[in-house]
Amino acid sequence: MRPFFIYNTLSRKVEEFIPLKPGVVTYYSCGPTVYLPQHLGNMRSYLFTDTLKRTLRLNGYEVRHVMNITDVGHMTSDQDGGEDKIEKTARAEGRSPKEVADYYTGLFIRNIELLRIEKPTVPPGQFCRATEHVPDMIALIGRILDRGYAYVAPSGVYFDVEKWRGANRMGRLSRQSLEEQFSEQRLEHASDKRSKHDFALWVLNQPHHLMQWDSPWGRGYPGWHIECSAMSMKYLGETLDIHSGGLDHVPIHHENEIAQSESATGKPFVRYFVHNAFLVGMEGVKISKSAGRFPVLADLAAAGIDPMAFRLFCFGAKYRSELAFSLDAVRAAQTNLDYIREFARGVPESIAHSPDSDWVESWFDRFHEAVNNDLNTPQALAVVLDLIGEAYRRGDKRIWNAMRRIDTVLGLDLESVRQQAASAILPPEIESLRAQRDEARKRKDFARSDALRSELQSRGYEVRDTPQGTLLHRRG
RNA sequence: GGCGGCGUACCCAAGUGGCCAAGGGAGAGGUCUGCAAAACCUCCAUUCAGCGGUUCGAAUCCGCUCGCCGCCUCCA
Repeated sequence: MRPFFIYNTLSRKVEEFIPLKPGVVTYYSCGPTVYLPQHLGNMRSYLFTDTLKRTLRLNGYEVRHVMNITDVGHMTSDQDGGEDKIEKTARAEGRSPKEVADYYTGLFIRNIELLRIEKPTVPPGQFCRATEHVPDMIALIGRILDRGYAYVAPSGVYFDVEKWRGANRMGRLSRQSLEEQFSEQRLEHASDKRSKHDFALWVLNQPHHLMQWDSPWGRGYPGWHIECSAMSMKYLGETLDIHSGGLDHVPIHHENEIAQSESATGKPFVRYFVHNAFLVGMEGVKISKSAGRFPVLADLAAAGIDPMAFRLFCFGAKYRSELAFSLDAVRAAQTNLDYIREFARGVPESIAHSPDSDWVESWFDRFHEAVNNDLNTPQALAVVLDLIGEAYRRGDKRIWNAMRRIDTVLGLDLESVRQQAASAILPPEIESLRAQRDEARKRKDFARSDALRSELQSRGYEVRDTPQGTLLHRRG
């Protein structure tokens, strides 16, 4: 078995990955808050999650993966004040919070499907909605209170950061002390918290908030961080193998998750924390929600770019590096996609189902090694393109078994592309034009054959002359 | 103010102490072709922001300078 290496934010090192339980990986990844469309930067993050899952599976692991959908708004500020983001959108759009959440959840899932990002496996094919796990959150808050790491104040139930810091290691993920984190002290809310560092587990006495639940401490709603702890531990156990999210989650969200979870269970919460870097815009500016306008998948479609091209585009950089977004860069990926698909279309049924040539195995090994090296997808992609080039050079397309295995990681659905080309039945009138063109070419009536080519192209077909006659591919 | 990251050819981007600095896109030339298309071949950074230093040897380690960015408030 080939070792799999991954960068662990906890140690700041690339480590060999070894799961707690042989053969099974428990994995929780942070999902979206559904109050705005998910932009391409978000999609890069979920694509990273998907690649990690697929690579683990390539290595023989069963991946138990949970992903949340935050459909109860937390505050626009992590502190006491601010407005609930979902409710803000709801008011602006004149809809209920549930309508807002449902709408953007649907949009999110459609984008996930377009990018062929696999859905969570626990529960099978389901995302965990925060609103459906409020009792689990309440139970977890109860455990934290029982162990003395939280207290009830009039405005809410708060996590006692000072006490936890005394007992443990707050800041071990971000490597920042609380003083460093809050050095500017911009957060000077007059509140009933014992310390300004304390964060809400449950919010009380916010009568204007639209979404409220009963709890042992009164009517209210959960704090931002608690859902991830509650849902991950409910489905995956109290110690997770892997937890991932965007780099921005390191200092606050994940730090607080660790504190909540470990104070409740007394066990390590996560063994490998993995964080992905951002997609940045043309000026090196983060494509963030607060920046206003940001590209979404539909913008790419409008530019004639396939969602699978965006997949390839993201493979072009390591997940831990910022990736500079531009339409030109994505178009380059589209060209690569066309190249790979073109090869797939040329692999006949007989070859696809017979063993690979001997020389192919070492290429697959190189791919596997690249991807196992902290998901070095740029290198892996280079191997794939080189493998296809080698197949052309040798005139030997017996590489399809390896390509199928490679595609379990790439997720481009190449086998379908191949099969569709192999079984393509042309409409009768198109077939007739094709036959006429072959006839014209035999007679060397090139004026006629060129006219027929234009005709076919205008009907959306790529026209290519081969020794076997005119070959047609539907574009797009 | 505190913490952290980045700067590799026209563009995207691997490589983090040692064969010639991956790969792709764009560009140039060529093979093939009736012409195309597809594919293949060749060319395309003596150089890794700049300046010093460590070393037998550095894009890779250290220092300084310049430039860019993220986090510290919700954010993938």
